Amino acid sequence: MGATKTEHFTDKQNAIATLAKALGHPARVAIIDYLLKVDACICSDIVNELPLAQPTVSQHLKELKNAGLIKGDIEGNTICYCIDEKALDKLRSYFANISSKLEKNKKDCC
Amino acid sequence: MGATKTEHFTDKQNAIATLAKALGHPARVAIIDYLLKVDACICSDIVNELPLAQPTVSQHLKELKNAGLIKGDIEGNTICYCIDEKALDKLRSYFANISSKLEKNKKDCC
DNA sequence: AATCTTTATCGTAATATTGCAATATCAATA
DNA sequence: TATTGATATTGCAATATTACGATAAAGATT
Repeated sequence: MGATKTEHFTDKQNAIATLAKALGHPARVAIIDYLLKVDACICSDIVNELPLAQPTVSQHLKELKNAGLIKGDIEGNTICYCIDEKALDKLRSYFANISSKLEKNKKDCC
Repeated sequence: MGATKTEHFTDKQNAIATLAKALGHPARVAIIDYLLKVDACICSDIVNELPLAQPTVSQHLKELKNAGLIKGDIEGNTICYCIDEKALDKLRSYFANISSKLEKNKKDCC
């Protein structure tokens, strides 16, 4: 075994898991942080920002893109990567919803 | 290689990545969903809720606990697991912050 | 056209994750 | 104390992830 049994879970659960998994590596969190910090989408120097080799960064970018967290277009000999707001809004609303539910149903145990 | 180079990233990036990674599996998202749905912390039947064998569920619970997303106490011969609000609030505020930043700095490209 | 610059892909080694059968643990109860 | 009922741990096989050197691809520059 070793493969995740995605077919047994709901689409929403799989969707959240996919997004969360993509952010389950500090390099990819750092990439999102960086894309947020620089106000533009010109991200040609993202490799210099990270303590990882260029192929590794490229691979992390690919995973973020596959998960739908960033989108990118080729623009000359540089790639223009941006955060995909829709994906981040999914995460935002998912966690906001959980927090508000927790706020409502205050539990005594634990 | 193969091990994540956590030492090169900030504490916050590592912290978010750890939490996100813990939710990077649909079974663990399903566990959180279930803990939220049942209003109490009595979670003895969580195994029956998931399409996975008992040892596998136990392992997923352990990972959620290690990441700090849930907390649990032994209570007789059942375990009482609860969502840890603090961890979920970290995620909530992290994504809320990103979304509000994205809202402010509307970008044209991509 | 040759070179430079930047990103992507391939190949591979090291490590981590996923899943479960078997077994252990441990408190409650018969 | 033997059994039951619930969760945890161990051990292992299958698969996935992480990282990077080497190399490719492709537009820009000289």
